[in-house]
Formats: sequence, C-alpha cells, structure tokens
Amino acid sequence: MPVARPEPSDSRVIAHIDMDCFYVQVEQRKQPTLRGHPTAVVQYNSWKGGGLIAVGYEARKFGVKRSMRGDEAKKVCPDIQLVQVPVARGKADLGVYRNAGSEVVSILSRKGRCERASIDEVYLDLTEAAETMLAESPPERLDGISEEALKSHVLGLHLDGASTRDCVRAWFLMSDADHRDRLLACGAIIVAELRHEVLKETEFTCSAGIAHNKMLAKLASGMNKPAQQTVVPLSSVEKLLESLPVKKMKQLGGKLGTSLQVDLGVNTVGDLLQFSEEKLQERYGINTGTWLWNIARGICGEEVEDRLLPKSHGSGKTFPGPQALKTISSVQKWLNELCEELSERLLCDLEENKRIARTLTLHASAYKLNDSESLKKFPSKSCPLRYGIAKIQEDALKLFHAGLREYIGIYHVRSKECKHEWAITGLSVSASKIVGIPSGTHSIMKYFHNLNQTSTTTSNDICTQDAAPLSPSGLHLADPQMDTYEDEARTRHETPSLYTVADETEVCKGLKSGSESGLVSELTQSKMDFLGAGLKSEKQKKKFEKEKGNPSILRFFHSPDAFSFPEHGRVKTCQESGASSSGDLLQENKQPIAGTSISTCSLGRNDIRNDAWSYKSDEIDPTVLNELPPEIQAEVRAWLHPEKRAKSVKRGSSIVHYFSSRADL
DNA sequence: ACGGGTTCGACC
DNA sequence: TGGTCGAAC
Repeated sequence: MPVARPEPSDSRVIAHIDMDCFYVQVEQRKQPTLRGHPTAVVQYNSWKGGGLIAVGYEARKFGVKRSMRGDEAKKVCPDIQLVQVPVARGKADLGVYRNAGSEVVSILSRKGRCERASIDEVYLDLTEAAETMLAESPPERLDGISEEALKSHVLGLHLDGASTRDCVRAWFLMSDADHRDRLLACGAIIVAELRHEVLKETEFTCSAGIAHNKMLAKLASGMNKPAQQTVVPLSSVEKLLESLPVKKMKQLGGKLGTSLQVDLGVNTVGDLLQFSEEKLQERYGINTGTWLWNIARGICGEEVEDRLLPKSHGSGKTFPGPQALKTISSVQKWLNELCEELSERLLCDLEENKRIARTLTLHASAYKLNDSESLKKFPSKSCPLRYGIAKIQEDALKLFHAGLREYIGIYHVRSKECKHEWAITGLSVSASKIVGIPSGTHSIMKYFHNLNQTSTTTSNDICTQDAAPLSPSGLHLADPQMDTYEDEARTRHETPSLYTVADETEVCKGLKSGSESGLVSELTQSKMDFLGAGLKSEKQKKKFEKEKGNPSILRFFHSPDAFSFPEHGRVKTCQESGASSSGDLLQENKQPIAGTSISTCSLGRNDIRNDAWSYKSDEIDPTVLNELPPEIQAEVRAWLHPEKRAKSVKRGSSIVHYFSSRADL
C-alpha cells in the first residue's frame, strides 16, 4: 500500500504539526470554564454514555482513554466533563472542528508549502524559509532564541552536566555543525514562532516534529505532547529507528506491520535492515518493498503537497445492531439527511472556495438476515454529481437501489414484498473530484444557489422528477418503483432527454418558456443563467445585453493572472451552516477583481484566486452544442475537457492558445 | 453490538 | 474509470 517515491535530492526541512486533543480544545475554547478540568468529547449516543472520541490531558492522568464509553470514563474519573459532539439532522456534525482546523491552517500556511493532512494535522515544507534564515539571520546572530524554541526536544543530544536548556541553546548556536542540522535548527525556530502565533490567534496548543522528511517529522510530533516540539537531527535517526517498534510507524500500524512481525520476525524498524530490497519486494511487491527498505533507513521521499482544502466531502452514519435499517423508507429518510448535510457543505465550498464536485458516491454496509453469505460486501456506487439537495437525494437513492440489487442478487428481484432479508448498518454519501471554477464565471454560483433553494420544494419540480441520471459507467439508475419493470425503465433511458433545470428565477422562467421542449441541457441553462442571473435594474440589463456577445468567460482567458488555485490562497471556512450570504454576485459581469471576496466568513488575508473549471461532461448531449452560438460552443468545449485545461494551466499562458485554437469550432 | 465519522492513497 | 481495501486520526 505505501509506495516509494524518488528521493528528492534533499536536505529538506519538514515539519509536522499536530493539534493536542483537538476536539477537546475546541470545546474548551467555546466553554472556558472547562479549561483545566478533566474533559472528554463524546459522540452522540445514549448507549452507555456515548463513545469518547477525544480526551483532554487532565483526564488522561486518570486513565481515561479514547474508545472508552462515557460511563467507564466516569468510573475512573468521576469529575470528568463530557461534552457532546454537536448533532444536526440526527447525526454527529463535525463542522465546528473542521472550521477550527481551517483557522489553524490559515496561520500555518504563512511560512511555506502547507498540506492539510487531516482535520487537525498539517505538514509544512520549511526548506526555503530555513535556508533564507540561515543565510540572512542564523541563530547565532539572533538577539536571542525564543523560549519556545529553547524548549525543543532535540533527539540524540547528550545532556552532559549542563542544564537541558543550555545544551539546547548550544545546539542551536553550534556554528560548526552539519549544514543540514543547522537548517533544522532554523526550522525549529520558525516552527516555534508559528506555534506561538497559533496559540495567540486561536488559543489552541499544538505539538510539532521537525525533521528532514515527513515520516520522521510525523514520528517526532507525537513524541513530546502536549504543546512541545521535537527535532530529529540526521545523526539521531539510526538509533531512533533501531529500537522503534514497527507498529509506531505511520502505515505500519495495520496489517502490513503485523505481517512484518509475524512473517519476518521484524519487531523494530531496525530489524528491517537485515532484509535486502529484493527480498522485501519479493514479499510485498516492488513499491511497498522499496518503501520498506527506505523506511528502515529513515528515507522518505514523499513531498509536502500544496493543499489547504480537502479533496472530498462526505457524510455518513452507522446503524449498529438493532438500529440497522430494514426498510427502503428508513434508508431513504437517512439518505435524505446525509445528502442534505453534504449538499450544504458543497454549497459552502462553492461559495468560499469556488469549487465544484463532480462525483457522487454512495457507500453502505449491510448484512443479510438468515443467510449464509452474509459476509458479502455491499458495493459502492457512484454517478455524476448534480447540485441541489433534491437531486443529490434522488441520485443517492438510485445509487442505493443499484447497490442493493447487486447485493441481494438477481434471484430476489421478484416483486415488491421481498421481505427485508437485508439490513443496513451503515450509510454514507460523499462528493469527490473537486475542481475550481474560474473567477470569471462566478455567477454560476448564483445558478447553483437557486437550484439548491428551489429543489427543496420537491413536488412542483417536474423537471427534476423527470430526470434520469445518465451514468458514465452505463449503470442503470432506474427509479425505485421501476425495479421490476425493466422494459419501461429501458425505454425511458433510451429517450435522449436531458436534464432540465428547476430554476425559478425570472430570467430563467422566461428563457425556459422559449424552449418548452424540455431539451435544454443543464449547461445551456446554466449558460443562460450565467448571462442573465441577478440582473435587477434596467441599467444592468442593458449592460448584460452588451456583454452577451463577449462573455466574461472569454475575457477571463485573456486575463493574465487568471490561473491560480484556491489551494494557494487563503483558507476559507464555512462558518454557520446555511447562513450563506445572498451577497453581491453581480461582480462577475465585471472584470474579475483580484482578492475580492464575496464571502462573509473568510479567514486569513492572502488574496485568493480560483480557476480551472470543468463540469459534468457526461450529462451534456453533444448535439446540443452545435446549436449554440460559436463562441459559446467554444466555451463549452473547453468546459468539457478539464484535463486538457489542467495541463494547459501548468504550461501557463498556452491555455490561451488552446482556447483560441478551438474558438472556430 | 461497534470508537464514529471522515479522509486519503493504492491497486486492479 | 469505478470500485475495493486499508490506514489513520
């Protein structure tokens, strides 16, 4: 599973920052009286007092552990304060922690490349910052080294007689040391600063590891907690790994680690050194074998990705034992809840980060009643993601049915009173393949926004009800009630009908009446909306008319600084759920304005630009394109090929060439 | 009948 | 590519 990377010729400076019992800190900040008291965060669950998912350090002294029940925690620590995870729509809602994590990221990303590794973990590549510091103001020329930096734990530092602090200071100041160690020292000073800023600005403490690669940094960040940092000089690596149990290493905590112990008798990372690369490859495959061989030597080429935002969003819930869902309608009910949350988060991501997700995936777990093959896995299914709560809900339910049919097998497709021989113990929906949209097309957001609002009124939404998702994989997503009517389902799918749009804005109503055939692609509709959305005054309408032939998308491509991605900008979070600003969306009819934010809840202060766009090409009937005005066709075709665009982005301005070369299509 | 809910990466 | 599996927090 782990894979070896070509070692970037380096003496990089990598930091891993790990928030201390993060959920507890978030709750303690919210409710300061909890500070200093033994505290734990429990997940909603009245069963045995709920499950602990985070335990504060005061409570750990009493032996309280994660994965204890609330009741057990009370037993060993009667004074413990148990705080419940917020609940929304009948399920745990981690939004507050996600947002708190974003606060931290927006601070930590100031000094170098930053990768958000999880809700409470970050990797930083501080190589450049450390090199600059070493060249311009090395530790020995500093007035003083910060207290925080002097509290660093430096592995392998022999503490001879003098106080620990003095030894650490000496290590920081040692000018004859290995260049790479000096870089680490600079890194440690920078990290100490960053941690201090995090504390000042968020009230959260964190721990950190500073080393030459991600693996060692991660290992180190966990060695001295809470609120401390650990440095791993090159010279300390061999001894560190020699006696380190393999299970402590990231990626070796599971089956692979067990296999090393059981099959090879490898108990410590040092034990791995006996095995040749070939031997390891032979047993674990080329990639994993090489990866293991490197790990044994403290080598890890993995780069710090430049990414501040998550790659996907998901919402799920388990229904253990007796709570298992046994009817379609209960499944539908819960899917609706999950989809609602997902949709809300997608809309936030769109507003805050100008990104859209392209794939919807449904996962479920199930068991079979009175059946031998109850081990069978419920297959996950995915389809193109359509925005709007009702559409997501509808598609998720169809995906569920598709999975269920496969799960129970073709023999049971008989009739409707197939007694529930299945029970669902877990449901989750997720949205992935998230790409940015260009800043020149932000009125698209208005379109999505309207979609979402109107689609909550499901009954009069004829277009949506009519729509049958076309799946790229050829998966037949028949309506639930059509399970047994294959023929009818097929004829419906053969009709070349496209999605129409449930949009009740005045502009779109007008446009729709002109094309009542229903053969209006979502994209076309979105185009209409793009051109016309939100134009209220006559003045604006005139402006709209004028710009019609010269869409801002086109201008966008000629804008010199058009391409940069959200990941490089500030982190934004979706604060209060649903409290989306109906704010000024008209600006997209003007030139994109650098650094302009329409968000009411943005953080940080770097300017942010987002670009790269793409869409659900699977849903667009190619023949429709030919009927569009040429310049719009060109736009659409570009839209349909995000991968070409992505490449072009890398090559910089060649995107303009690509685009203009297609303008005549 | 359980640490739950997420997120990510690799493999095929 | 979609889907599965594993790992981590």
